[in-house]
Amino acid sequence: MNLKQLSLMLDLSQTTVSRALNGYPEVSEETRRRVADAAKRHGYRPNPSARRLATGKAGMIGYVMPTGASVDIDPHFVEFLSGLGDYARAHDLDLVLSPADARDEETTYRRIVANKQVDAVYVSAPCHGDKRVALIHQLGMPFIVHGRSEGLDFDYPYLDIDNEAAFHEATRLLVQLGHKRVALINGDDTQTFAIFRERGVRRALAASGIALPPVLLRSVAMTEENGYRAARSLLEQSEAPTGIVCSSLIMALGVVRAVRDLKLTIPGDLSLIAHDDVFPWLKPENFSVPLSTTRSSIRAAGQRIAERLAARISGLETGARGEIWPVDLVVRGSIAGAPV
Amino acid sequence: MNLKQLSLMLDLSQTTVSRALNGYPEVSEETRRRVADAAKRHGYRPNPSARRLATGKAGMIGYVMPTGASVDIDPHFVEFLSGLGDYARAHDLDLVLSPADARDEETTYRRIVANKQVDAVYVSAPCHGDKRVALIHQLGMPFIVHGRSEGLDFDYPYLDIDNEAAFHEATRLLVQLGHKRVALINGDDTQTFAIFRERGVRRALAASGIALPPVLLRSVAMTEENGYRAARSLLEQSEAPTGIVCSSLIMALGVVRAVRDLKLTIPGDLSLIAHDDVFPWLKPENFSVPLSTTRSSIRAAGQRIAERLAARISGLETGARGEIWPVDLVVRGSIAGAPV
DNA sequence: AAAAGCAGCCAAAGCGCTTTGGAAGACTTT
DNA sequence: AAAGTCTTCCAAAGCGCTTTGGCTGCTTTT
Repeated sequence: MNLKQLSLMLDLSQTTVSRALNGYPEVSEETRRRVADAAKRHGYRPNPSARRLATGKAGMIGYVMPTGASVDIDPHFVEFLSGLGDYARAHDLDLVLSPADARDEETTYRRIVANKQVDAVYVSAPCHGDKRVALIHQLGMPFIVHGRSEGLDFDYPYLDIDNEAAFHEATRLLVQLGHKRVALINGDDTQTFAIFRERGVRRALAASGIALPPVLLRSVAMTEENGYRAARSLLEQSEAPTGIVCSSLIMALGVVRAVRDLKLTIPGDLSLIAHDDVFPWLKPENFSVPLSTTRSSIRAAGQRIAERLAARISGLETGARGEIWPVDLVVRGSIAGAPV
Repeated sequence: MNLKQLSLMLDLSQTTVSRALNGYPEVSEETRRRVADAAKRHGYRPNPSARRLATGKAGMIGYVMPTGASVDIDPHFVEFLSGLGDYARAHDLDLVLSPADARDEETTYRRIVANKQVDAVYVSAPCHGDKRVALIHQLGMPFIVHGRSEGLDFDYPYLDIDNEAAFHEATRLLVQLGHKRVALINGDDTQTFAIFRERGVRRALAASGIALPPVLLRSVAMTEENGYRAARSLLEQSEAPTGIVCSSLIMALGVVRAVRDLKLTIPGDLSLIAHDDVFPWLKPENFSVPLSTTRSSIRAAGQRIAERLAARISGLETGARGEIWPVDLVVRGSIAGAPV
């Protein structure tokens, strides 16, 4: 069933039927109703390819997915997708993942813009002065950044959590508990979130005149193994930390294993706080010693980003609004006063 | 730059340019070269919307993504995506995720088929007599199932790993080590993979005249917490198992925690083997006691499925070929002879 | 030398929708 | 009663591509 058939059947022009269906004013209410009825009865659905060709609107939101043999997609991504999908479903938006060579995402961004394959894109895991953000801003396609990029000479819309405040709070709590040597096991420090987290830790320590020396800082890809290695090397040095703030639950698994291997205990010898993006399959309260966390649902972020992207597509949202979500600090058994 | 401009510039008709670019025979070699040169020089890329409208081919592969507040996307999905993306990138295929209400995926399947939004779809995590497989087969769109569905009255193309053989081997090894009470902590048993795994375990046990009583079988969503609960309840019963075969690494984390809570040891009191889909961020060799696994890269499966989907789209692959991959059994420290 | 075949090109007709630029009729205004 | 103003509809022109059905001029066959 296409427009032509439907209009023939109603004895109206395609113009009128199209307008009736798309809510244009120059159609009488009665006609509109007739058309709507017939469309529903016959299950008419406008062909998206045709509509896209005519309007340039795709009804899809895009994501350029870096790929490559040595590129690992962040496991958080699937939770984010769940949230995005939740919202997108309700608004008939599809999501198109355009795989790109991780070393050259620009070509792909240019392609999807030139081809108008999507109406908006979302950009994740930005780094300092992120090239992608600059590019897509310049190309003039609606977008939202999940996270933030610093060092760009323009404003842009984003959704981020308050990483700095979260890690500031976590660290401050450790300091208040008497910890003098607090280490940070961070994610890849080319990414902005890691920079903010480090900043939060430093600021909290500095407030009590404590420094964060390089020997107490690790910045690594967030795997269990790296968490283990980082913790082990931290704890084996002479001035071992008594508190660790850790950027992910998965790394925290490694930290716990290292602690156990070294015959230490949590929280007796080491207090541990990690950031939790809220996975359904790994929960901090279920760690052998329940893990204190800074918590923020990445799934909720996905929903919100979908919502804002939809708003930008329909012109309801414009400008460069940045949205920063507070992060919960959830205290559980993994922290205690510093050992004497 | 569109076809018209390009053809004007070359002083050729759109027909000829189009044909030259698409490798049709009725164009002289010289002309073809001229056209190809000009196209490359001016960075001409055919508009996909227009092409789609004209041909009905979308250049995309689809996935209907179940969503809903209580629906969790499998964390394996992102690894699978990595693999799919790897291949898709090299072949200019995009992937479109169509979010669907988990309780009504049919509508979405019908929509993407009716609209020709994608050239092929892939279906994951099939259950017995899977409705989606039946539907999409009937709708006549190319597809490949990742996994298998039993109880359908037609053949279809799929890629699966040999779950039954894998769990058969794992169990057989335990039996050979003298274990008489072997438990299975399985995934959701509405899914075919879980059925096959159970079958493998039963068959291996039966070969030595051992049964798998209901008290030694758990079938749960694959989270750390469920792994813990299952293991704990198994180990606390009077006739506790001395060996456990477990359907995922994440559940195995929970099993290990339960063992520790109960002051038992691996492999002294309990031998443990789990299935490993190969995550970059959690490796069985890094478990406190290195974990024996049945291993199969889900990422490789993603690549292969993309490859086969591409082949089906271009008509290179037809028919209902099922492909079953063998699974490696990797022995590490987590198994030993049964305690006496 | 006429007929046939072929290589190489083109004009034009779609694909199914949106949107522009009227036009007809009814209703007001002067 | 003539002129203007809405309201409601329509024909036709795109959007950028593919594909059908020729047409031309040249080579080969009979």
